[in-house]
Amino acid sequence: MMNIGQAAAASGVSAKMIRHYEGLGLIRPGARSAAGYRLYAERDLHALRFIRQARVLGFSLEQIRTLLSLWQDQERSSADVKRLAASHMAELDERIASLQAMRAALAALVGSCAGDQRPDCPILAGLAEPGRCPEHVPGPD
Amino acid sequence: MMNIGQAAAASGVSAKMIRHYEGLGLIRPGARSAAGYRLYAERDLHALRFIRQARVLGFSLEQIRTLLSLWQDQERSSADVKRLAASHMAELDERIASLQAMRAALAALVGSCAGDQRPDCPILAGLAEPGRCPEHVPGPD
DNA sequence: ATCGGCCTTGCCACAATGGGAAGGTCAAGC
DNA sequence: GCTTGACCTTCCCATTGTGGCAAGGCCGAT
Repeated sequence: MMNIGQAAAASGVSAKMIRHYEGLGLIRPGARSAAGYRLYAERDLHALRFIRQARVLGFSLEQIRTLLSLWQDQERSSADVKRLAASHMAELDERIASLQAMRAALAALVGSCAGDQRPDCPILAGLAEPGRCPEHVPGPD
Repeated sequence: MMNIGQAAAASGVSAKMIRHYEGLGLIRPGARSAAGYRLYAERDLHALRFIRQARVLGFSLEQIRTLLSLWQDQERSSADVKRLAASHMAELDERIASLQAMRAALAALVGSCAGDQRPDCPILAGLAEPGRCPEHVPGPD
């Protein structure tokens, strides 16, 4: 049985977050010492590491709530887990695509900016005139 | 001179956000009608569209504050703008890389999960045992 | 007994946006 | 003129996940 600080160090989850997860009901309230200190056993560390790893993979705490219940459910079907993970992966793909679209648009602007001491700046122009693409300089067509 | 609703429709920024940006000092408090309604002119729409476009490119409101002051500063050097944009682009790259790392780890787990009615699930195993990689099944080496 | 380090609870903060309540205003129709 | 509906105002709350701080209690070592 360890205190919250040791559990935090051993699991990689901050003490603050351990209390928060407990408040959210992700981990059981667990035992307390006579003085009211939270006490953790090896079993609790497993759950904390599970949560931490799921956070590393970008699952939301609500998704982790479901993952934890699946984890503890011996009757689960792996299809349920896979569905959740695949849906999260699809969400990651969306976020990646969205960031890449930003990056591409930004790269076009940055690439067309001289970056010298003069005030003329296609980046500002591109922000002010969202329709126009900077390197698509309108020739005499 | 238009009301906030028209300005919102014309700029693509919600009325809620227009008020918020005003509270943050991104846009000038501007004129009010006798009844206290905010009034917007064409000039304000330019600023709102500028902000919206910068948001589309993922700039934070604090970065946008700087962009707006550069935009309005005739003495700016485009180098300042480019530096800000490039730094934002680097941050986007970091976020993309982080999401892609998540996605890759998740894809490995999802790919190794049967997704049937049986409870055995490498995804849950991978979350519980962060060190182990699922398709790296330990053969008799 | 005292001091440093750990623990407790609780509140505030972030960033950006939406939701909603309670109330004032304006224009149109009757 | 009065009602009705659409719009506006301000103010508060919620989100998500994490950190910080403050006031106070506990524990071990000197």
